[in-house]
Amino acid sequence: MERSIRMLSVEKQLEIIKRGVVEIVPEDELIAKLERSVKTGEPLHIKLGLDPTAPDIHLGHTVVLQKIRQFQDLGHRTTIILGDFTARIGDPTGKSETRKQLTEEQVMENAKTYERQIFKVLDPGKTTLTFNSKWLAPLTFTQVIELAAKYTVARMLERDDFAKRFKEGLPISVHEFFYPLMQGYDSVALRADIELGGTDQKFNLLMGRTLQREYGQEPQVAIMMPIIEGTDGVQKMSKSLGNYIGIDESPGEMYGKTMSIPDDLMLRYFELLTAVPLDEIKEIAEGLQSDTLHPRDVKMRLAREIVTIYHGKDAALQAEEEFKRVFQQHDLPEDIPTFEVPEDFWEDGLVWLPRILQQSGMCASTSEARRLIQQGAVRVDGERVNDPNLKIKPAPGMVIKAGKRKFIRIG
RNA sequence: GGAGAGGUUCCCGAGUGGCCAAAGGGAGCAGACUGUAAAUCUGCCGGCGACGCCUUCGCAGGUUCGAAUCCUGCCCUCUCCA
Repeated sequence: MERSIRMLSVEKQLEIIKRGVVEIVPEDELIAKLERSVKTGEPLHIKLGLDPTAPDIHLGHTVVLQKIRQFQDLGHRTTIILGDFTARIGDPTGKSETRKQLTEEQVMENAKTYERQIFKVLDPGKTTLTFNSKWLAPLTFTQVIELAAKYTVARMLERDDFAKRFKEGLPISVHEFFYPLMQGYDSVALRADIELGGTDQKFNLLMGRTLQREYGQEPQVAIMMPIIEGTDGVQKMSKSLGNYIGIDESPGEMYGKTMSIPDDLMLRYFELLTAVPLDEIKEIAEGLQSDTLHPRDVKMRLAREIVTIYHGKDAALQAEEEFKRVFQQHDLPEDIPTFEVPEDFWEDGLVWLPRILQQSGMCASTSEARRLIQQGAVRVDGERVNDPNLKIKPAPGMVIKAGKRKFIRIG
């Protein structure tokens, strides 16, 4: 994927655009827009809205970011909207706790983090970053009413999660109706040609079309990307579910977490999270099918590809070596954090082992430490221990292992 | 404003006076096995120097030998009516 290939043919563009996509609404309008763009040399305007409440981007977000990147590489205009206005009001997610409102400072702070992170995927030179408070904040109450009048409650309740919550008797706050309206209005303000989002954004993306029409504009095309499953392979990748791979994580973490996904998920990850060409992915699929490729090796390749995107090839290879050393050969990792045993832990020249496990951060509590010991998960200098009351004499250099991947060295 | 229903441990969700630190599932963790931090099987899954003690079932009180379970008030959510 080379940058700025000036306007490929409509067919070629479509082929790239459609990779991994779940739905394009409507596809013929997309083709029409592309045709016009090729003819006039005028790039299309692609919009993506991001919520700056959670400043940690994970691979789930990158599905859509990679798609934006592809549009950039195709020579189109892209605008990332940070929904600061939305964030400042506080987005209720259906749960009882209303999400805390962010101050302007926090939003700016998050925005900076965001910027740094999204440019690991996007081309900074081709990305316009903007805040939606720019046009939402100045709206008068009258204008807001006018906006609200363009949509009905019945249609609002068509939205999946609203419908579901309404049916199940879960709370829906009135202002939640404004989120789709605000997001839709963003498209109006930007005169977007295309808006990208996850399938969960369908309603909001379509709202953009409706509102643009209402405001006399040509409606945008909605392109929906799948919501990718997290490392557990079942639920969507999300920070709160703890099944995510963050793009700021260390190469080792990224590699390991990738290795922990269920085998069934590998091909999906290849398609949505890497730039490995589709026909190559197809070959991999066939290799797996016919048992000519080992699933483990395929997954290692996947992990390598993913780490490479965010940390570079060298780091990826290094992470792989480390992984082999620790999990295949059961050797000690390269870097083991050291832990200084504080003075007051010592009693008659000995230290209670659970205390060390807990204080070094390997376990959250001594209760947990005891459990691990009882389950045979703790080793001191390679020797398994199983007495939760064990006292040891920690000598500098001694290595304590708890579970598969937690190590400390006594300093 | 009126009438009902409901708020349980990370999540979902049982439990309606002692047998409840609280069923079951999910997530998580660990062990075995292995092909990897896959899959599968098994165990663990509030805290505490711990066969006992302490804290937890929306919040605050009360009844009781004893409450997540009963009563009172409050907060929050939902449904129907207005």
